[in-house]
Amino acid sequence: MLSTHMPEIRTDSSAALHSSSLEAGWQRQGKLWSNLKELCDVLRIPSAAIHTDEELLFQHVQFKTGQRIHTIGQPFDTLYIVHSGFLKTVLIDEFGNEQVLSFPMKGDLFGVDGIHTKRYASEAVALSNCDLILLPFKKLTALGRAHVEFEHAMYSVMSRELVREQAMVSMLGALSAEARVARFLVNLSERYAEMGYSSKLFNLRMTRHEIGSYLGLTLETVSRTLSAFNEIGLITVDQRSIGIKDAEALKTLRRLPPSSSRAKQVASKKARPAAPQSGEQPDSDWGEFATA
Amino acid sequence: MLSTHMPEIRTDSSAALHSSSLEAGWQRQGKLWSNLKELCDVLRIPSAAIHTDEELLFQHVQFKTGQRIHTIGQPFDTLYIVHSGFLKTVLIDEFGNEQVLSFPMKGDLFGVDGIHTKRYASEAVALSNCDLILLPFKKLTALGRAHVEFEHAMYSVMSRELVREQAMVSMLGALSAEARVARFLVNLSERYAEMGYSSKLFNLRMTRHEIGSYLGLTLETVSRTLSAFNEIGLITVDQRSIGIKDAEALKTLRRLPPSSSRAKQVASKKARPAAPQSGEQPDSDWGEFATA
DNA sequence: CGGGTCTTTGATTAGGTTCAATAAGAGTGG
DNA sequence: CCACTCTTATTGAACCTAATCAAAGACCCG
Repeated sequence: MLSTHMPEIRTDSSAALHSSSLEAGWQRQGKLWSNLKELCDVLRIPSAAIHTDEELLFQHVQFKTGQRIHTIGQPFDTLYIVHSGFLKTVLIDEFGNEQVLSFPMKGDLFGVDGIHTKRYASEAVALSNCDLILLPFKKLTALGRAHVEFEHAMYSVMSRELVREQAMVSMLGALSAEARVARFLVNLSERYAEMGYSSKLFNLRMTRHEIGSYLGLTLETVSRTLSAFNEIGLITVDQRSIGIKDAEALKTLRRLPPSSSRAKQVASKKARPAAPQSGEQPDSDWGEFATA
Repeated sequence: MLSTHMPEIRTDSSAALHSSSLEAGWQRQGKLWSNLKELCDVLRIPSAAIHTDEELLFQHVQFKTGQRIHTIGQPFDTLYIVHSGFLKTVLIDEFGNEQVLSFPMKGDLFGVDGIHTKRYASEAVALSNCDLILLPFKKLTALGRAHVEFEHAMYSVMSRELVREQAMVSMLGALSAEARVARFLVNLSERYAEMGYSSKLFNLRMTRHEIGSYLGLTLETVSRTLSAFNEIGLITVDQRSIGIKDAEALKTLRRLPPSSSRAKQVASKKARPAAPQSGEQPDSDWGEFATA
C-alpha cells in the first residue's frame, strides 16, 4: 500500500496550489471555487449568520488516489476541507512504519496539527480521488476577525477534532479488539449515512492494514474479527464490501467489564451526585464512548 | 481513588467562580488576578507583541486536592490554564470506569473539549492543590479580535493539544508496555525540567492506576514495569518517588520492530523523495514519536 | 497472463491481564 | 500515640487475547 505503486506523487503541492493561473489542468473533475456559505455547509457549520452576499472565494484542488496532500515537516500554511473523497492522515515512526490517525472524509478538516509548529505534524494521503477546499490559515484568521460566528465555528471545529481524538485515545486504551472493530464499523456507517450514502452497505476505502493501524491492531486481527462478525451474522463481508446486519449489536459490543469495575461503579456513583451526565451530547459524530 | 474520600466536592463551580464579591475565602493561597502578559507567559506564548499596558485582568481560582473543576456534560463557558498544581482529565465510561486523558500541569490549557458541544466532554480533577487562571471563552474570542497575535497564539495552543493527542494515539496504537511507561517517564521528566523542578528526581502526582489508565495498561503492568526498570538500573523507584538514572535508554526504549517494518521501510523511502522530514519540530513538549 | 498487493485462515507464541495475597502508607478516631 | 481502616503498591501464578509466523487464495493492473 502506501503510495509505492502510484505513478505520480506530488510532493511539491504548495507550488502548484497557489498558482492561480495554471490550474486549468485541474478543471476536469470537481469544481474550482466555493464561497463562504458553501464552505460552512460542507463543514456542517451554521451558515445562517454569515453574510451570504460575501463573495470571498475558496479554491479547490483535486488529488488522485495515492497522492500525498502534505508531508510531515512540510511548511504549513493552509488547512484542507474535504469536499469529496476519502483520505488518511498518518504519522511515520523511525522505522518508516505508518500510524494511521484519521480517515478524513466529506466535511472533515485536516492540517490543523500544522498550526503549532508551522509545519505539518502528519502526512495526508488520498485514498480515492479527492476534491479538497483550500483554507489558507491567514484567510481563516482574517475571516474570524470579520465574522464572529465564523471564528466561533472554527474553534468549534477544532474542538470537535480534539474530542474525536479523545474518543480514539479512550478506545485504544480501554476496548477489546472486537469492540474497536465494531465501533469502527458503526462510526463509518453513521458517517456514510450523514453523507447520504447507504449506512447498511458500503465499501471500505482503506486496507485491513490501515484499519489495523488506526485501531491499534494487526491486519490479521481485523480480518479475523470481521470474519467472526460475519459468522455471528452481525455483518456480511466480502473483501472491501461491508453489509451492516445488526447495528445495535455492534454498537453495544464491548469488552467484558474489567471486573474491577463493579466496585468502582458504586463508589463513583456515590461521589458524583450532581453531574448532568445523562444529558445529551448532541451532534457528536465519530461517536464517543462515554455517551454511547 | 476518585474523590470518594474527599471531604468536600464542588460540583457547582460555576456558581462560585463568577461571584466576584465572595471570593475572599479563596485568597489564602495563590494570587487572584493575572494580566494578559502573565497569562501569555504561563502559556508559553510569545507575549512580546502584546500591549503590556493592557490592563485586562484574569481571575484565578484555587482548588484543593481531589476537587473537581468541571464534570462531563456541565455547561461550558470557560477554559482553564494551570498556573500551579497538577490535575487529571478523565472520561467516564458506561460502567463508571475512568479513562485518563491527560495530566495538565503548569502552562497547560484544558476545557477546550467543551467548545464544540457547549458542554465539557471530560472531567477535570485536581491531583494536588491547584491555582488555575480562568479564561472565559467569550473573553478569549474578544481578545483574539483585539490582538491578532493572541488569536494566533490560541489557535497554536489548541493545535499543540491536538498534536499531543495524536502522539498519545500513536503511542497507544503502536508501543509496547515498557515503551509507553518509558516515554511517560521521559515526558514527565522533561515537563518537570521546563517547570524548573529536577528532571532527575521527582514525585509522581498520580497513582499507578491513573498512569495505567492513561497509558492503556493495568496498574499491575505499570508497577511491574517500573520495578523492571529499577532492576535494570534505568530508574530508581520508591512508591511515588522516581529517580531517572538513564534518560537516554528510556528515550530509545521501543517495541522491537514489528518485523514487517523492514520491507515497508525500503518501500516508503523510495516513494518519499523530497520530504523535508528531517526538519526540526521545535518546541515540542510532551514529546512525540515521529520526531524522536 | 503474471507480479504485485491485499485478504483470509491456521498454528503457535508471548505480552499483558486477571486473580490473589501481602505489604506499605495515609488518614481517622479513640 | 497507637490501633484500625482504607487506599495504594508490589509480586506471583494462571490464563487469555492479540501478535507473530506462515501459507494459500483473491484481486488488480500493466
